[in-house]
Amino acid sequence: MSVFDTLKERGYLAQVTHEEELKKALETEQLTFYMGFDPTADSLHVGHFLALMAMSHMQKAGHRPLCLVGGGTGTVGDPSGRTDMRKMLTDADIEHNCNCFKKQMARFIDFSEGKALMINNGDWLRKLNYIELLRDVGAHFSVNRMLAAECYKQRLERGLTFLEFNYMIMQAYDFMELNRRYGCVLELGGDDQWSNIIAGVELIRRKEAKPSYGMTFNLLTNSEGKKMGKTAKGALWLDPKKTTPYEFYQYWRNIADSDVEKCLALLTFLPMDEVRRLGSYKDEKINEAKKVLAFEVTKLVHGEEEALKAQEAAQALFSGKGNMDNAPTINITDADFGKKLLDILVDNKVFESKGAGRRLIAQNGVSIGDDKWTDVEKVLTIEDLANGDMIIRKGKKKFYRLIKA
RNA sequence: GGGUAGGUGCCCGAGUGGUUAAAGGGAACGGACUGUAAAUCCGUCGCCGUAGGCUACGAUGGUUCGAAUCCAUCCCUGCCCA
Repeated sequence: MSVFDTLKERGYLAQVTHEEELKKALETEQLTFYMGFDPTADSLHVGHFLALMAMSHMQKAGHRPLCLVGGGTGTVGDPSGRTDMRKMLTDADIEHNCNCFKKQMARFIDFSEGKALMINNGDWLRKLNYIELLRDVGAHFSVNRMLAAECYKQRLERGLTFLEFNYMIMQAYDFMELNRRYGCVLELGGDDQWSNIIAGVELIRRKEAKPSYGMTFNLLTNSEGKKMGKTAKGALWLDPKKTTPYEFYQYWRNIADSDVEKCLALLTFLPMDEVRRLGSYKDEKINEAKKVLAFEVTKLVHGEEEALKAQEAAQALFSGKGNMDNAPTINITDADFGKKLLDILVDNKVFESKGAGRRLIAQNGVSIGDDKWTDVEKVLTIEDLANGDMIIRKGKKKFYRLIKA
């Protein structure tokens, strides 16, 4: 089976240029392809992970990935699908973020022996000369056509700056540059990148008189069409400091029944037979599939050891028995004894504020061990930790284990 | 630069001198029901707190017993004109 079919079967593909040609090329040649990542944060998130999975499938099929970090485009900001202008990042931020991205990508893409390359478009974009660029590239872009592009639609209603309007040109230029330097003939991206990708394909055709291709992936959405990978704290990050492996595991453990099969196909390497088998589970049994999903995804992102720990912690917490060592922990120092438990938990961000904590307690939303917490004024004493730890349960699914540091 | 419409809580959005911590909706959170699911129902949803207080409606000043609401200046955004 060709990668193209694999990607299609697993549900990655949204749109493709020249489908038949590309499919044939992917079957008969080793292509160099690229995908761009704009350094808007200091960690990749699940949306990127989805894309990296697709790239990994491609690499496994013998094609060469180029990971382009947007040291240049990041300064401009992609307006696609945005209702407001991105925050301007400083050069230092961008460099820092690019470095963070690089480290994380190495988990999913094999960069050894030149099997994949990491490239920064700042290397050429920052050197561009305005007049030259205008004459050389600008002449090939029709403003009328750009304005009609889907990616600008929303922004035309709410305001679009010239800076952001140029993003498409930068991205098209990147593709052309990669085509010249590395023989890159295929650009991948989220489906929101479609307009930008075809702009590049077209630019290469005009300037280089060569064919090139574009392929976009479906954004990771749930069965209701909403973006997945959002948590109360924002995105579901791949950086364990921003989203712990346990939280990460729990996110997938808790997804809707109707999304299990899709996620297994997109976010794990399990064979499709297995994916379909797990996805067909009904009612309570589908929890088995969710466990597999959570474990597999966590393993890919954080490694097997962390995945096992997360799994163990979840099992211990939800069943009330087993090894609690890996549960989310709050360290208690001697100075904490004698303080109000509520205050300690607020300090540790278990509650957003004392008021929020009080409300939760009043609503019977918090337990200490197996008992509902009723006394808001409770003071933490040494006896509370006499058995080694104290489990605080917030709502149904959030657990915190207090232990003496 | 000129004209004009705006800037309200996580988001959308009502409010145009006191009864407004600010309608309504969404999101989120808790409870019931369950399967660590969905749907549904109930509740909560600025901060501190017993009462009560404090901080908030782009920013800064001002008018007033009292301002999100009135005035001035400034900043930002949309639209039209140049």
